[in-house]
Order: sequence, then C-alpha cells, then structure tokens
Amino acid sequence: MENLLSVYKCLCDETRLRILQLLQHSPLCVCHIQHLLDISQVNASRHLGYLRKHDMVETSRFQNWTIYSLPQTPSEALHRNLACLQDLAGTEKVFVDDRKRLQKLLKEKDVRSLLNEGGCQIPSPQPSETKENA
Amino acid sequence: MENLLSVYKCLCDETRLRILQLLQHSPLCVCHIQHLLDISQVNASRHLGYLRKHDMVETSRFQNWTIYSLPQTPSEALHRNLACLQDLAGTEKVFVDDRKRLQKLLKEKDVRSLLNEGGCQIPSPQPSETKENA
DNA sequence: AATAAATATACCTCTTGACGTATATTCATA
DNA sequence: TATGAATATACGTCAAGAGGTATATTTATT
Repeated sequence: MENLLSVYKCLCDETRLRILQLLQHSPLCVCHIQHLLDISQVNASRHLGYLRKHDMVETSRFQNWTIYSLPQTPSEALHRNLACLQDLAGTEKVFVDDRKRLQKLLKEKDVRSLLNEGGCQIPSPQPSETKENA
Repeated sequence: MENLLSVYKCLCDETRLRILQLLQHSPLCVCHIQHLLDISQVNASRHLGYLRKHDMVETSRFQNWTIYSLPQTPSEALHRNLACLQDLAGTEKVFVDDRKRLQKLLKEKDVRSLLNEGGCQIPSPQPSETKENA
C-alpha cells in the first residue's frame, strides 16, 4: 500500500507527469528536462529528487551531469501505472508537444554522446508520430 | 490534463483508494463506507464529497441515504486507472480485507433492499476469493 | 587558481488537503 | 411535533508540498 500510494503521489503533479512521460522515451539529464519543460533548474532538480526519493527513477552520474532514468526493475505498481500513463499520454496535447521537443533534442549530437558516454541506451530516432512536423 | 491530474489526486489518498476499490464491487451509502473502513462519518462523507466534486463518483438519493457509485460513463483516464487499480488491489491486504467485509455486508437483507430500492444494481453474492473465509 | 556549467540544498511563503469537533439539514417515525 | 438516523458543511489545526531566491558542491576548462 505504501508503494502504491507513493506512485500515485508522484503522479499527481503535472510537472512530474511530464517528466515521467519523457523518461519513458529516453534517459535525460536535469538540464534537458529543465529546457524541454521550460521550467527553472531548481524546479526540475527538485521534482526529479522527489521522484528518486520515491524510487520512481534511478540516477547515474557522468562528470557534471546526473542522468535520470526509469528503474530497471520497477515495482509492479509503478510498472502498471507507467503503462497506463503511456496510453493516456497519447492524446494529451501537453505530452505530445513535449515528445516532439524531445525527438528534436535527441537528434543533437552532443546530447546523444552525453547520454551514451553516461552509459545509457538512447533510442534510435523515432518516426514523428504525426505526419507533419511543422 | 486537468482531468488526468484530477484522477491521480483522487487516487493518492489511502481512504479514497479503499473507497473506490469497494465501489468497483457495489454502490454503497456513506454509512456503509464508514463502517466498512471503520472511519468517522465526517471523514467518509468528506472523501466521498471530494470524489464527487472531481467526477469520480455519482450519487443518487433515496430517502435519507446518499448512494455513491462509479460513474456510468467515466472519463477515459478514470476508466483506465480504475482498471489498473483493480489489478493492483488483488494482492494488497488492506483491499482484500475490505472486500471480505463488503461481501459479508452485501449478504444482509436490509442492505440489499436499501440499495435495490435506491435503484442500484447490486452484485449477486460472490464466491469468496480465498477458499477459507475463517 | 579563477571561472563557468550542472546539480543540489536551505530557507521562505503560500496553497492544498486531511481530520477533529460542532452543527446544520433532511427525512421517517413514534 | 419531537426524536433519531443519515448526511453534509463550517471552522480550526496541522502537515505536505510547490515554487521562488540564494547558495553550496562538484567538475571541467581557461
């Protein structure tokens, strides 16, 4: 029950929902999140810290960057709810826009090499989910 | 997004989780919830009011009772998350115990007739989910 | 060694919400 | 009409948490 409640508490903030939705596509640094969501550094760091404290994300350190990613072995509650969120995020404009910005970001060489050197599997470029990317 | 966040906010309190899990099995009055969860009348009423305010439950009035039930046409976000909760609630002791008490309650004639006269579909007695009901 | 970048933490303020006590309100019934 | 049962609301208190500003910490670079 503790864990289940923890999951829902992590999910009941818009910023954290957006973060988690992005992390379902790729590991990311604080600065990436910060810019993708257009929020302050402190805010990004704090929400990520909150998620980490509740075991919703894992971190690895590379030089000056902290790379956040979803847990390798998430709890059942987290796993199920992330899947659920994934489904629901398909139609939500905020998420769609975030994903578009993410795809763009993941094309940048320095971003890719940072995540790579940080030991992360980053996804190959995705076909855009809507035909026009205008 | 508003609605999705609303759903998660409703789900991030243990009392409300227990209530929703019970309502997935049968419509119930405030006094039923109150006794099943062993909480105060105010507390039960307040959480149910919170759920109603956020369109997570519907109400009908019969004499002095307010019968709470899940919406006939829940939002996509609610529908999905209730299904998810249903799955996760299978193994959670608190929920298991609540359900046992509910099954017992639903065998009482006055409870059944109250819900019936209130215009509710109440489920037929369930086979107990664990073999022993001791 | 000084600087800059990336991240984290401390302190403050404000809002939300959880729960207790007390008190309406409504309806059936004695 | 007075009483009791079921429900809802008002008011107070307390804790959690969201976000801002300032500041520390670590690491690479000049």
